[in-house]
Order: sequence, then structure tokens, then C-alpha cells
Amino acid sequence: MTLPHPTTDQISLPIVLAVLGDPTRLSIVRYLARKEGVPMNCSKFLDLASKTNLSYHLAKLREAGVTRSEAVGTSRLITLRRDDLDKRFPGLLDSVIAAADGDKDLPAVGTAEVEVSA
Amino acid sequence: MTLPHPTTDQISLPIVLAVLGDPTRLSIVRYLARKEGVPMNCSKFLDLASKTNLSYHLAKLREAGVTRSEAVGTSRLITLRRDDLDKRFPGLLDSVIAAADGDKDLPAVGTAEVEVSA
DNA sequence: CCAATTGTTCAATAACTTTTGAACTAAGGA
DNA sequence: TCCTTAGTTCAAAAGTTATTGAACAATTGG
Repeated sequence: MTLPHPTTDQISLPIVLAVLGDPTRLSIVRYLARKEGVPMNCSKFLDLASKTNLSYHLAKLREAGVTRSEAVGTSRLITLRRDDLDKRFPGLLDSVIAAADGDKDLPAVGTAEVEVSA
Repeated sequence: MTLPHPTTDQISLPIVLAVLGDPTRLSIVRYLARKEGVPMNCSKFLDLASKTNLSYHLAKLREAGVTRSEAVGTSRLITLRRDDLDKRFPGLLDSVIAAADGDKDLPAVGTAEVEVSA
């Protein structure tokens, strides 16, 4: 955790909702939820937006307290702050993700289930 | 139902989240939820914003499918579209309202529990 | 009919958000 | 050391949303 993150009780409902109310960011969150536990780096999301623009959206998610970004070498490992969100807003994340999974208008990311390990 | 409303399946998740991501509108929704079943007219919310601005926010809520506005005489009766929202996004509204109720930074409306009946 | 009440519309402005490209930093490998 | 990879920062431009006041429409009560 190198970059500034809000503490759990600093996470604000309207800000979280506004941040999730953007299709690009909602897609990122949905993908992080599907791959929970596996930290993602930004390049996973390059099909959603340009590198610069992703940097912007990922900063918004981090500043809202939705994700955690850890600097590791030249990468950022991004994870969902599920525990914190569940503590602060019980049930919210689950219902948002469930709703997002059923929304075919959201841009998909990582739908090709190819995992080249080692 | 006089004014244009989206049908249940036209309700979009990012739009609902974005619309709820505004403190004024979130307060309106929270209040409607507390008084569920009792249709409200716009004047109930005049402590949140100016008449003109309320008209704008209430239109946003209606267009997103969050509320229903029915013209009755010179008033608009506003209700939460709970059934439709629950059908479309199960659990979402409940968790948002529960979270909003626990948020002391949201502008309060109708906290004085005075009910002068008849 | 007249006036009051309720809310809308319109145009302007202010305030934010998103997107972009170019320039940059920092780490890691050859 | 030099090059590549991964991502940031900055300033500008584009787009969107929120707020305002003045003018309007429709209903209702006197």
C-alpha cells in the first residue's frame, strides 16, 4: 500500500456510488470481483481505455476506497477492498456485482478464459 | 403515470448508480424509502434544494427509473419504484438505503416526525 | 374571474469529469 | 549503461452535470 487510500470509515457512500456509476470503472470492479484474490495489474484493462485514461479511472477507484493499489516493481497490483466495503456498506458490493454480471451493455474485460501459467 | 418513465428492463445499472451518487438525490430516495407507500410531493424536499433544482433532480430520478412521478392536480406524487428496482437489481436498493441511513454526512430531510392528520 | 399554489421550462453560467497526447519516472533485463 | 516495460503527471480540450433566475403553464380555492 504505497499510494494514498482512504481508511475504512472514510469511505463515503455517494462517492462510491458515483465512482461505480461509470461503465468503465464498473467493468473493472466486476472483473476484479470475478478474479478475487488474484491481484491484477493495469494492463489487464487496456481494452477498456487508453493507458492514461485507465490511470485516471484506477485512481478514482482507489481514492473512493473501492480498490487498493500496491506498487510492486514497475507494476501496480490492484485488488478489490471487499472486506472494507462489506464492513462499511453490507451487501452493497455483492448486489452491484450481481447486477453488473447480468448487464450485457457493460464493456466486457477478460472474457477469454485463457490462463497461460508458467 | 403521466411523465415518461423507463420500463423495468430499460433501467440501467450505471445510470442508477450515477443518479444515486449525488447527495441530494440520495437523500430524496432515503426519505421516500422511510415513508414508503406514502406518495410525496416535491415540496417535501425544499430544504434540500431550490424549487428549480429539485425539479431537475427529481427528473433525473424519474428518468433513471428510480422513482415514479404521477401528476395529480397541480402536484406530483412521487414514489420509489421499489418493486421494479428489486426485480431488476435484487438487494441493491436495500443495501443502498441501509448504507444511507447510517451516513450522517447526508443532508437530512423530514427528520421532524410531526404528522398532522386531518 | 382572480390570485395563489405547484411545479416546469429555458437559457445562461458555473463547476465538475472525462479524454487526450506528450513528457516523464522508476524498475528490470540485456 | 541502455533499452524496454509499466505506469504517472501535466495541461489542454471536450463533454457533462448542477445551479440559478425569470418566465411560463395548470389547477384550485375564493
